Amino acid sequence: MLPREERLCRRNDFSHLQKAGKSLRSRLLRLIVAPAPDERRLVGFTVSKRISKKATERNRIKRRLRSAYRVFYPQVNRGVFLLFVAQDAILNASFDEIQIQIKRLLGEAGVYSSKNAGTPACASD
RNA sequence: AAAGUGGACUGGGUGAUUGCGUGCAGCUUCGGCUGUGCGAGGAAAGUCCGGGCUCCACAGGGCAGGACGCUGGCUAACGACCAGUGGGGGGAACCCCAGGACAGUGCCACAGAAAAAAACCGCCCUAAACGCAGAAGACCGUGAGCAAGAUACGCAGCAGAUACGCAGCACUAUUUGUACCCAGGUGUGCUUUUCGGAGCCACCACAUGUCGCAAUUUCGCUAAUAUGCAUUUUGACUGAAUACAGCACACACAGACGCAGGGCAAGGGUGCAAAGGUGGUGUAAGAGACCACCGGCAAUUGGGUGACCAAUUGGCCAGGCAAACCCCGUCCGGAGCAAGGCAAACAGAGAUAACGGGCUGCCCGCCCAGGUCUCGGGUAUGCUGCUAGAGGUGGUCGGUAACGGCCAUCCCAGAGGGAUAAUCACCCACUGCCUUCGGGCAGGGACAGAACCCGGCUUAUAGGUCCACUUUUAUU
RNA sequence: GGGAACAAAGCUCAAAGGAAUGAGCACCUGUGUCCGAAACAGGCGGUUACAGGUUCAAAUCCUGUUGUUCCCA
Repeated sequence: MLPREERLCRRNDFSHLQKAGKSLRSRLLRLIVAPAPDERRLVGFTVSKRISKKATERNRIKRRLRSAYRVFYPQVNRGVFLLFVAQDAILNASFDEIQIQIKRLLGEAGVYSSKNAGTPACASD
């Protein structure tokens, strides 16, 4: 889990991102990026009811997404809002796949730089 | 051991690394940091009932509306639960159902004469019209016989055509075609449950029948034995009704039969359902008209807090549906933690004038002067409510039980885009394959995620554990 | 969090408890045409969302599930 100051909290922030953000797609995820007005670096995760009817499964996906993002976030640039939106295929994806996709999307968005910090705290094999 | 019935419990474990929310304590540069405790469920779900709590008149009256419905308990309350009563299902353990259809209205398709005071076929002619018609023996008179046939006749069947001034109708007439024409009865029997139909099986019953390397006694025939004949029992097989044209007989002017008028509701057929059932007596024919038993109803007596049960007596009793409207009894004011409270922010302009708004669908009643509408602007912010409770666990007492009293002990989630996790290793349970029966390899972890809190109900749920009981089989 | 409505042929909808139910469009076949459209004639297509109950009988009445849509804030 991430500390609270790294998370998107307001409903307004979500709707603002969906309107003004830049969208990138992969098989499992969609990443929406927008520049932040200050030095904050916030992230949010959306899993709609379309993915699964069961609340248990949606919660599980969100937890895995957060856990996967946690590995990379120290290396993400400051001053951006990020929103990850789950796609249908994520239901059966493995944790490794999710990690790779997140890393790729962050690179594509140009907000990821490996020199920001040392190695991630837990860059598992 | 197998099959089953009812109930209770459990809902993967251990460790490592990296993380999250929150209570408390300490430190702090007031941003946080450190330590320590806690961190999803039996259904947290559906929101189907019932409460607490909050606000609205501390909650009012009436109507409307809704829910419940055998009896007695239990409870804060309930549609939950416990104990009982009656009915139904099951071989049993056990399970399911539950006010009122003589307060009223309505419905019961098709079929059927009739779906609630019925009469189509049928049975009858006692009484009442001393009815009509009726001698060419009758448009098929009635009865018991004979006997060939296989539709000529009959017919409570079905379908069609034609006809009565015209049009329409038909429990009309005439005519044509066609199907069928049965020796049965009984059964907690079988064919998956119910109803109906059909078939099968078993048993019983019928006959001037037929057959037999079958048995047998009395009598008779034969010289005698066997055989045969006859008789009896038994077995096997076979057959089948009624009506009708035809023939003959009897009855019928002391009035048959028919029409009309009446009596009856036994039988037939229709249907989910047909006016208490079965058997007798009785009668012109019949009928609870009368009798016995059974079912139902009413009264009396006795038992039970009561639903109800038992006994006796009486008269002889007219369907179903209220998850149709309804009647009776009991209960229900409305809205909901996004309730509500405190703080912050916004509180500009115009119009309207007691019309209005608030506690509801309506009426009353009560309350409100920061009333309502339009345009424009702002907000969806922070804190609180927020978790110690009809609480859990253990003991004891009362009670058949649900449940209640008392004592001891424990503190057990509190988020707000919403924490309770991610990855890995080993073990455990399960599934599949291989196996040298030691094991190996692969898959892979039921349903499901708190949002103010409780009591129930309902629905989802892999696997596992335990208790009580029923039936069958085996052993002692 | 609270409240309400709906579900029937491929689609849009009828059907007062009484033949297991229709209509329009679509689809298929035929007629017709050089070919197609229109027209005409005929046909196919339904577990009335699912499960249980009440009733002689349920698309309809009652209860519970599932799905969809809408409303309040």
